[in-house]
Amino acid sequence: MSLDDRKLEVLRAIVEDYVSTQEPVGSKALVERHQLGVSPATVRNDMAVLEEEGYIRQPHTSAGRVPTDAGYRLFVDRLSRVKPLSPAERRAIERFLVGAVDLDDVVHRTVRLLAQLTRQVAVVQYPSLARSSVRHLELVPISTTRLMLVMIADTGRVEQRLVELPGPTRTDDVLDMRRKINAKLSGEKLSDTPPLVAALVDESDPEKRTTMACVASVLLETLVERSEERLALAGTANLTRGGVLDFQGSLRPVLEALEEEVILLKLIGEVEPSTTRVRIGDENEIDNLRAASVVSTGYGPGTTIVGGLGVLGPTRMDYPGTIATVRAVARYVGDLLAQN
Amino acid sequence: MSLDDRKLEVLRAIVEDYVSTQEPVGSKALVERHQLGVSPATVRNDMAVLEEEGYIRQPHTSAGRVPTDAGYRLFVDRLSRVKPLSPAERRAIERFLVGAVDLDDVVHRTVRLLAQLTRQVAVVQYPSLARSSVRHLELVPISTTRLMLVMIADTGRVEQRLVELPGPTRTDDVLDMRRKINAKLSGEKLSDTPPLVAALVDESDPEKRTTMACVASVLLETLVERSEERLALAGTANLTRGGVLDFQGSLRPVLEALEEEVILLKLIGEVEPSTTRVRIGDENEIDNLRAASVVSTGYGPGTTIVGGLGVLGPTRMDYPGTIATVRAVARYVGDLLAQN
DNA sequence: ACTGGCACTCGACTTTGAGGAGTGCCAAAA
DNA sequence: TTTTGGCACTCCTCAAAGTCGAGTGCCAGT
Repeated sequence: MSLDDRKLEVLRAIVEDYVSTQEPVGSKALVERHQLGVSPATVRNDMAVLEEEGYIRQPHTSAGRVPTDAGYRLFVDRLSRVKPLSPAERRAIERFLVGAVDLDDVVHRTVRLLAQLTRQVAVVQYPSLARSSVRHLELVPISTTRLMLVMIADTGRVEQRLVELPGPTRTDDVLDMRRKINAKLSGEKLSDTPPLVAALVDESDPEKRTTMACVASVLLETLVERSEERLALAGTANLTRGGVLDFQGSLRPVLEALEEEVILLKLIGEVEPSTTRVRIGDENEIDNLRAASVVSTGYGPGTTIVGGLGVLGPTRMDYPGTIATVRAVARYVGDLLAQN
Repeated sequence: MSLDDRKLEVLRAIVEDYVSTQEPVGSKALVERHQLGVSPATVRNDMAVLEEEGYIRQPHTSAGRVPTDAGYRLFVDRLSRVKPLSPAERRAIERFLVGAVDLDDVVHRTVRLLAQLTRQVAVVQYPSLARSSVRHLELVPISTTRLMLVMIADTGRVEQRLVELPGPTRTDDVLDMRRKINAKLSGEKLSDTPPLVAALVDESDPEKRTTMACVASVLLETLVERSEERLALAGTANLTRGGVLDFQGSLRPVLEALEEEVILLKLIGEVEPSTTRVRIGDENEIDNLRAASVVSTGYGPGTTIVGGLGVLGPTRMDYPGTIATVRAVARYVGDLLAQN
């Protein structure tokens, strides 16, 4: 309803000012800092409407206005202009990510970079196994009754699991298993493997079947079903910027949430292709994060997505800047992965 | 000098009371809560001496006394009685650690356990490669010019590195290299490998030498020299207990320090055998942690030490309890490792 | 539809004062 | 020589009261 252009402009101004000053913004200050071309009184009327509509609120009578979650939402959806990255930022990204040798290395550098650029808490998910393909599987005999199963995925992830064999097994048999397994599974998407693995067991010689079954069960249970997600976190110290004001005075719940991998995965996993998702305050399903906002997106080589990354900060955050940075970093990381 | 038994007793009482109440403790409260058998006036005199000696101080005139770092030090060194773990705690430890399948699993469970029991920030170092022996080395061909070098250590650690070969290499040659490498290095302490690796290169056939040199250099550089340390962290949310009082009101520097792996390694690595190390406040070399204390110890199967673990909290912490817990957990983890 | 004016609200900050916990010191007792 | 009771003093904490000023809402006038 009654939200004409000027009112939206006022809302934008409030958000921008509040984000940068961290203080409730009043009508007088607004007209001074922005060229609105109207008097404070007019702005006050607009503010009254905006408050009525639930986009801003007053911390107390006779204080300036502060955006509500709904206000930020509107701002993000309709009002924020894309903020291009500064050349310095671009350079920082390149400098930071060039020279990564390892998947681990890439992930760690990325998460630190994100934390540093956005000055917020950054989270990066390792490429999800569920979205990876098998590049190679290796069986390493540790003893006569123990194997190390090493899986190398096309995304660069390497996972290993110990397999306890039912009885002593000869090296030749192990090599044979390895050959068969690779013939069957190499290049397959991990999510497609269950029937193939089952077939593998069925096709085994009877006397070797129990052994193969052991390997198969480890493979399925730990790598496919409980598809081990890993992630990296950085920048928790950034939570303390902005003093006691953000996060309604208590970092506690936020820090607690950040310790739960499951929660973090919920936040930055579950990404639709090429979207940047912004969850503002109450939109977060996790109660501990009701005072926080999360900006997340997917990344991967080309247009595919193999994992998610994002940042978490106070609702009072620089959304345009953060969104731009998250996107840019995700793209760079994707390119990096594509090079392999 | 003039620190007779009663003065020490007074100091102990002050530390204990302050740790539990978080409030400066006065002479009157002291004689009431502890059976000191003397009057408040006497205690006051003792306190004056203790203050003179630098073991306690007054936040302001006409407030009670608070222990100084030196006071805690004296307390830890001479006054604290060993506090046996409660049966509940013992049970918690066992319940928590039983059922760990993996080294990763062990480390993660341990760090969470420590954080939970001590209600502090916990850090656990993975078994150090430098203190491990090679159990097996595997070379997995990824393409004709790329290998994945997988090292399995006796401590359970598994590390993998990508090796770029100088030119296409046949599978047979790879297998041959693998055989030779294992023959030479299996069972050797990682720190003893450099000369052996050098010999390996020297003994290679001339035409295979450059290939072997590639593998050797990756092995040496990334696994031995820059001996990759890993660690796990948990319980950062515990920093927020005790309100703004601990850490002189700002978590910032502490959180920053906790993000630096190097710093954490400094804290919990560097352990002499079977000692529990306690660093109190200013004794920490890292400026950001001048308001914190660290209790750390080494762990490993039997009496050997393969890594460190510990907790970090405010100087005002329950030293006897924390020390007991850290030790107990370290022993349990050691036993667990010994079982493999 | 916008503006200037004005009364009003209410938090932030300062001042004042009472209350009280705790100290330091001293002279007397043990 | 050590301990103790007494006492004056310090200074923090808390509450009450008052001032200041930013910011509002409303209204009448353009």
